Amino acid sequence: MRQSKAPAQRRRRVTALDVAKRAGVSRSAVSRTLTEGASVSEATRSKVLQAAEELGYHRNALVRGMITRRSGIVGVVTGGLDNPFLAVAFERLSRRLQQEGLKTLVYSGHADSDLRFAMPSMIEYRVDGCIFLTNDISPHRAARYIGLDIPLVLAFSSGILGVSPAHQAVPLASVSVDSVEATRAIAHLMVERGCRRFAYLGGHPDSVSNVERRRGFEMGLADHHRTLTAEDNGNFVYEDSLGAARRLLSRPGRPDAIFCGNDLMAMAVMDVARSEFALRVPDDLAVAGFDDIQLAAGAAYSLTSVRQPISDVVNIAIDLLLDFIEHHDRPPVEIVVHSELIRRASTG
Amino acid sequence: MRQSKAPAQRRRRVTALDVAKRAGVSRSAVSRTLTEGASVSEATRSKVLQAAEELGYHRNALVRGMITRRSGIVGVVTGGLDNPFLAVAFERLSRRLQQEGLKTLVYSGHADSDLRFAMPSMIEYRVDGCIFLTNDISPHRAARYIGLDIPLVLAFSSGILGVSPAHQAVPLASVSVDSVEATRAIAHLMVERGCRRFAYLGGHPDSVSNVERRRGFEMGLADHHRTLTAEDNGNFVYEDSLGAARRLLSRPGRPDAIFCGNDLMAMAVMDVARSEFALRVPDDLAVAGFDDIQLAAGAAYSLTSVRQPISDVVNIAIDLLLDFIEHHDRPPVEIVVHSELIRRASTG
DNA sequence: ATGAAAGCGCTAACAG
DNA sequence: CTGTTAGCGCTTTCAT
Repeated sequence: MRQSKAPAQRRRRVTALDVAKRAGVSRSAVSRTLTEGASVSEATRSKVLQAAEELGYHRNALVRGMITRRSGIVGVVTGGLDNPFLAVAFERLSRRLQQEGLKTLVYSGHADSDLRFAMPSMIEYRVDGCIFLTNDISPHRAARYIGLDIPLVLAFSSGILGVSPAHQAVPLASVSVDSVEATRAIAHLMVERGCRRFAYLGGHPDSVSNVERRRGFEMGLADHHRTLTAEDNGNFVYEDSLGAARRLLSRPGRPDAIFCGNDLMAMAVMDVARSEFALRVPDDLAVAGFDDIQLAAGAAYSLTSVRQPISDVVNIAIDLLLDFIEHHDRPPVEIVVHSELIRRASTG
Repeated sequence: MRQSKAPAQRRRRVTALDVAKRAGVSRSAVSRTLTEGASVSEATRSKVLQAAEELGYHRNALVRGMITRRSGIVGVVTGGLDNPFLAVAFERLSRRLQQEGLKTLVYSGHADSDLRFAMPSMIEYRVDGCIFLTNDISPHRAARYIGLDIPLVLAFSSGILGVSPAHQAVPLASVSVDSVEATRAIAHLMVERGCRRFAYLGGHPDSVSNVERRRGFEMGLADHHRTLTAEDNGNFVYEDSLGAARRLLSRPGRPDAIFCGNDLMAMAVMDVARSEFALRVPDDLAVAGFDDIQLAAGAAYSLTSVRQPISDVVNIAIDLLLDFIEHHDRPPVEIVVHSELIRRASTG
C-alpha cells in the first residue's frame, strides 16, 4: 500500500463517540442506531440520527469490518476490460454487488503472471469473497487458488471442463457457459452451406474458453467428417487479429469458413476479407464469432455468434458466492449454463 | 453493508502476534519488518519473514488503514462501462492505481440519482481519494461534491467549462478534453464537402460533454454561416440511436451530414442509413463520431472521429489525485488536454 | 534495534 | 432498552 513518508495530516473524522456526546448517549447507542435490527428506543434513535446529521458522521466501515470479520468487500479479479464482452459483464457484476450492499474491489491483471499478486492483495483487504471474471485463466493457475480459505467463484470460466485429461479436476466453484453445443452447430451451419476449408482463429491457446470453443467447432466438423485446415491466433483482440486474418486469407487453399474465438476477432476477419481481399461475406467466406457483443447485431457485420447469458452467469456467480460467504464450508459446485446460437447474415 | 444475521463463523486469520510468538519477537518487530524503511536488524527481519511465511500471514490492510488514516483505497465512480470508451479508460485507470500500490473500489451508477449514494459509501470505506470517471455528470451534481473533505478529481468531465452562464463556476479538480476545436473542425470538413443539412445526434442533454460537443459543432457551422437543421438524442448508446437515426433520416429535408456525440451513435446511424435507407456514406450522408473507439478504425465503418488521449487524461488525473492526497489543501485545478481529429472515409 | 504500552474507532457481551 | 467493559489487529510513541 502506498504510504506517505510524512505523517497523514488529514483532518480527524467525526467518530461515534463525538456523536454520542452530542446526543447525550453512549457509543453503543450510536452503534445500535446505525445497525439494522438492533433494539433502540425511538427517542434515542432520533437523537442519535440528528446528532450524526449535524456532525456529518459516517461510520467507519473499515473498523466495522475488522470487528465483525465481514468487510463487506468483494474482490473482482478481471483482465482486459477493453474486451466489450467482459466490460459489460463487469458492469452487471458490480451493479449487482452494489445492490447487495457489497463493495467491489478490482484487481486487473492480464496474464497469469499478474494474477499471482491478485489473491494476496485481496486477502490483505480481507475481502469477504472473490470473483474471477475472465475467460483466459488457465487451469494450472486456477488450481493455485484452492484451499485459500476464501470464498471464490470463477465466472465465465470453468475449473475442469474442456481441459486435457492430463490435468487434474480442479475443485473450484464456477459458473461457465457451455460453448460446445453452440460452436458445434456453427460448424454444421458452415458445412451445410457448402464450405470446404475451415479455419479457426483463436485466443490464448491454453485458456479454457479457447480450448473449448475450438473443440466444439472441431466436433461439429467431425460430425460431417471434416477437419480444420488452418488455424491462427488473434489473442482475442481486434488488432492482433488483423494480421492473423491476413495470414489466414493469404494461404494457398484459402479457407472459405472461419470460426473465431470471439466477435472482435471475427470483425477483424470480416474487415480484412472485405477491404483487402475483396471477398464477400458470406458468399466467398462464412464467418462466425462468439460473445454476441452489441455491434455484432449491427448491419455492418451482422455476425453469426454465440450469445452468452451474461446476466444469468453473473447472478448465479454472485448467488453462489453469497452462499459461500454465509456457509464457509459448502463444497464447490460447477454450474454450466447454456449459450444460444444467433444466426445472422455472416453465415448466410 | 451486508451483514449476516448469524455470527461470522469464519476461521480466525493469522495475526501479527501469532507471527511474533513463532519468531520469538514482539509484535512491533513484526510490524517493522513489514513496514517499508523501518529499522530492524537483519536477524530479526529474517526470523519474522520466515515465521510469516510458515504461518501464511497476510497483514490486515483494513486495520492498518484505520491506524495510519490511509486506507490505500481509491474510489472510482463510473457509469456505463458498456461504453467501450469508458471501459478502456477504466482499465487504464485501475492498472495505474494498482501500479501505485493503491486499490480500486468501484461505484457504478448511471444517472445522477444513483450517484447520490456514491460519496457516502466512499467515505464509509475511508477511501484516500476519489476519481469520477464519467462524461455524463451534470455540473449541478458535481457542485455537491465540493467541500466534502475528500480528494476528488473529475476525469473526462470538466467542472466549469461548457456550462451555461447561469451556472456558477464549480471549483472541482478536473482533467477534461477540449472537444471544441476538433468538433468545430468536423463541421468545417462537412461544409467544405458540400453538405447542406446538418444534424446533431447527442447524449444526455445536460451533461457537460454533450453540451460541449454540440457547441463545438455549432460553432464550426456558424463559421460558415450554417446552422443545425435537426437534432435528436441517442443517449450515447447504440440501441437508442437506431431509433433516433430512423427519425432523423425520415424527416423531410433529410440531413446529409450527421455529427454524433460518440462513435457508438455514429455507428448506429451508419448502419441504419446503409441498410434501411440505402444511403451511401459519405456520398449521400457524411457521418462523424467522437471517442475513436477501436472499431471506428475498422474497414466496416472507417469513421471520422475525435480521439481523446485516454492515457494522458488518466495519468494526469491520478497524478493530481496523488498530489491532493499528500497535500490536502491544494487548490483544485482544471486541466484541459487536446483531442485529435481523426479523418476517415465516413466524411470523405 | 527492540519491547511494553497506549491507543485507532468500533461492536459485542454483559450487567443492569 | 441502555451504559459499561472488553477487546478486534495493528502501528506508534516511549523507554530501554
